[in-house]
Amino acid sequence: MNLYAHFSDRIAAALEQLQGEGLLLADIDMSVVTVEPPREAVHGDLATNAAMVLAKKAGMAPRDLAEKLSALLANDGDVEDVQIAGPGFINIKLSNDFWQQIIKVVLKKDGDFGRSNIGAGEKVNLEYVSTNPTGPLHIGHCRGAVFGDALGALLKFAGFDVTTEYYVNDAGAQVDVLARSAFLRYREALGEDIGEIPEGYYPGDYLKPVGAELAKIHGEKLLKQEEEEWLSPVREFATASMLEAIKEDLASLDISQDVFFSERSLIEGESDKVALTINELREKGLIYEGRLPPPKGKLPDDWEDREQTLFRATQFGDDVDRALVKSDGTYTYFASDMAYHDDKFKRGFRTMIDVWGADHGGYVKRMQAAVKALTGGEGELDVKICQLVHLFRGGEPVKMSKRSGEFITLRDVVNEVGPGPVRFMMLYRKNDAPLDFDFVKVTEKSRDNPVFYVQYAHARAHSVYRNTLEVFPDLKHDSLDIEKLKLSLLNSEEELAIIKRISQFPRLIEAAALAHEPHRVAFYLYELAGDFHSLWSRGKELPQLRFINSTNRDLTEVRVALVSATAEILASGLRILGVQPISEMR
RNA sequence: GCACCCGUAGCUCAGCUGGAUAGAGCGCUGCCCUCCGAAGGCAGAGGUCACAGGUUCAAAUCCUGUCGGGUGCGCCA
Repeated sequence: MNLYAHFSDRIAAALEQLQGEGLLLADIDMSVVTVEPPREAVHGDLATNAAMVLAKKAGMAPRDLAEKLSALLANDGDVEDVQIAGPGFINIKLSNDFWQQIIKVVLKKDGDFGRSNIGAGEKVNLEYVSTNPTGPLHIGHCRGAVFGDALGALLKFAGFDVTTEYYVNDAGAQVDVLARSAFLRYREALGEDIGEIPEGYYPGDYLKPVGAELAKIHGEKLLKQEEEEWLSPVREFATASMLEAIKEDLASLDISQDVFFSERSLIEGESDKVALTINELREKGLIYEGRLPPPKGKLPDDWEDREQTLFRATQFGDDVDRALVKSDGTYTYFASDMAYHDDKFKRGFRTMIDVWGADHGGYVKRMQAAVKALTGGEGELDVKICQLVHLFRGGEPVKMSKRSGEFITLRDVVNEVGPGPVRFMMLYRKNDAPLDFDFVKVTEKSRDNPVFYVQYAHARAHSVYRNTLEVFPDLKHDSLDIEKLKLSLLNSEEELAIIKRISQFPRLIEAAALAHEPHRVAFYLYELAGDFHSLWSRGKELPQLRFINSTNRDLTEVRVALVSATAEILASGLRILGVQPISEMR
């Protein structure tokens, strides 16, 4: 539990006491009461709006209620001072002793400080990447991959039971195109001059090894076959190869997902799950045969006004009803996706999160409508849209040409700057805002580069450990006698400031997890690193603030404890982001 | 045309789901090392939170409208 929730309980208890004394007439609605750190430190450590939001129902003036409440809160042993301010804020200042004890808590938790059970073991399905298995991942996919992975780690840290998942789109026309493209490369591998790759085929060189493998396996056998004969085995081989390559790409960023769910498996198993899903909806009266108005914007060449099988998406907030069956009798992508989400729900996931690229924004409403319809409102789908990544090199935009198949791959980026900087930078922005990624900047050693700045703080902490051993050879940061620390020695303004920042970590984790916003962790780490660098530099000006004091072992010990607590939070946060903390700058 | 997202300092962006005097980095101004804690730190200037209404004790945050930018619109995936 975070300390704000903790004090919220104490305030509730105080309110009940007032109620018992007949001072409060109305029911106490704690849901509107907030307990937060005030924006201005001069206002104290905690602020609550309790008096303001409850005064009206209690038939009292906010400040009068605040008087009563603050008198009770002042009795709390951890509270040093209570002030009433403005329209009725109650500002609480906690004792130094309370803050100092936090260090003990952090060290005892041994890396688990901030771990929460706010998720209460709730099952969450988190789907991300899910790109067509038709080629290597490029930089755009990278963001969604990192985002999804970090969100998963964050949710786990907050006590959710997370299953991460990749939906493999191995059933549409695009995998037939892949198969034909691979077949070209197969002919090439057998010595044929295939010339330019024609329009409508995937041109990338990455299919050459696939063609070579096919040649090795099949020899010239496939050349004699008709397409309908070779298409299926080639498709299967090519998609499997691509999926393996994608998994390797993800592994280079230390990402591995729990489940790879094949779209084809929905219709190829012993039962047609898409048909079952459609039937279910039909029984609920949500399917009908009808016509749709032509799409706005530019009209497709092959637009045809025909009667088709439609889902009543408009009943669930979508703009138009959605088609489920194509004119050739096969299912639309949406129909399969409905069956897939239906399957997720039936596997016990009430909370589902999908991470999509910016180009799928228009798909959100219909999928949410589908989930509402399929689950009778019990399932909830949150869709996180990751906006575009703009690549720069030293401030100059990096040009990409999709037509030639020469795009910047995820691998290119990871190989150049390393997985840590890629991951951190992909998370150092809200998911729904576009992001600039500069190859030069992310490897720069300056405060302007948050990855470096946070890593440097962590490395500096380890540098303190090393230097401590030179003065006190047996003073090890990881084997401190926690109970015997003289914590009251941590009484400078700077030291207390960093302890207060550390104590915010649990609340931050909970808020970030509930909002599905891992970027908050990255920003927090940057701030904590700033506090630490600042404290470090104070030791330069004021030698009495240095971490290591060769004539005072107790003081050194307790400061090493503070450094250690800070480093643990930094490491903990970095691990959630999937960035390996480093203990030495090279 | 419609939907979704966005609009906060010169630039790039946070802003803890409605709280108090709106923050950070870069850039700008001034300061702190001159082997061992500067890959850094301190201070300052810089804002009608796009605009107009509304809800509220309280709005950058919620609602409506307008303007501007991005993304998308299909029986594609």
